[in-house]
Amino acid sequence: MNKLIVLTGPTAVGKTDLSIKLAKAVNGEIISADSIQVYKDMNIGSAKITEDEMQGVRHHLIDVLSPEEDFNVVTFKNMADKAIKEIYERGHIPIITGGTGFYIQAVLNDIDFKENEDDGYRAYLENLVKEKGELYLHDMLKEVDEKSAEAIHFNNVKKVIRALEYHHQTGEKISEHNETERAKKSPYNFAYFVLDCEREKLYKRIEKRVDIMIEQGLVDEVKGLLNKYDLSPDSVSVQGLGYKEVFAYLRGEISLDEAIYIIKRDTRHFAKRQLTWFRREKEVIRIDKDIYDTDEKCLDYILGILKEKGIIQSD
RNA sequence: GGCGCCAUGGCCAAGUGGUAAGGCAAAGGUCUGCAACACCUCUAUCACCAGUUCAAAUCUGGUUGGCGCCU
Repeated sequence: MNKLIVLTGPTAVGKTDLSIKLAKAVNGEIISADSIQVYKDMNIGSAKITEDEMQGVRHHLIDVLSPEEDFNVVTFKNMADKAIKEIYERGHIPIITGGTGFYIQAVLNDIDFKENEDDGYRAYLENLVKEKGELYLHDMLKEVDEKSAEAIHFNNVKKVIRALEYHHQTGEKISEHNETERAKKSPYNFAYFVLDCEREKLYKRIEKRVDIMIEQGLVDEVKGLLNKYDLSPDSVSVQGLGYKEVFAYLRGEISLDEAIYIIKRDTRHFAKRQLTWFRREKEVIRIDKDIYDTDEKCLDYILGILKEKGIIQSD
């Protein structure tokens, strides 16, 4: 069966260094599951790995899009699947690293996202909410897909719209689609590692990292983006943590101190959400960095499990 | 030493007699085409003591702490 390693964890736990060591140890190539690191010229704010740090390990899905381009799970999945295929052809093992749990899930369980041509229905719905309100939209959903309506809170307009859109385009209920997709088993022989450490420590690391980003010139990086690209305010790249706040600062809406405060706070929130996600993901192997307190110890532990699972040869 | 003001959850902050708004932080959760997105849930008996009252965070007295002014 096809082998796959996932190495993830909340932002700033220290995935990058370990991923290189792991890749070297198992002859692997890295696929980044990160919605911001895909973009060129977004380096500091996304804490992107540098060429040097890669140490010759092959990386995929980093620096492949212009910040003007759109990126989402489906494009991620297509690109990742392609990369995985190539990696197998080279006789290597794919290692998925990065903090976007949703993306990881998509390739790990080979989720089918159905075709989706844009016929303007989405835009129509987005307009409709503005006129009639969230409840109206939610009632629409109730009529075509009761289950989804129950599961999705009426305030969660984005998800309500997607569910309606899905029904509009396929004639099926997204709740049913989700159910069948969820029941799928992963086509991979995989090991899913989640790095974690004491919350306090993680938050301190996050705050320190944000300070370093500012020192390294995040503001200039963002200015550079504005000069070089024609960015729409709702493109994925502009939503990146650390970017949207600096944009606001450059527009004069907030002070730099406020921007820094918000980046730190929202990054903490983000880390928390990531942990919630990984917690409920089944079959994850949690690695407590307070116990495995060096990369070497982590690596030993990981290699042990990989052997057990037959993902690498035991010697 | 005297005079005046203030004291509500980790922080900010409403409430001035009828049984503690709200925001932020923290915590927990949802998520199957925007996921570094979007969304949900949730935390106090009002510095302390005594009194008035059917009823006090709200009134009175005292204690403690803080702030300002005066000598």
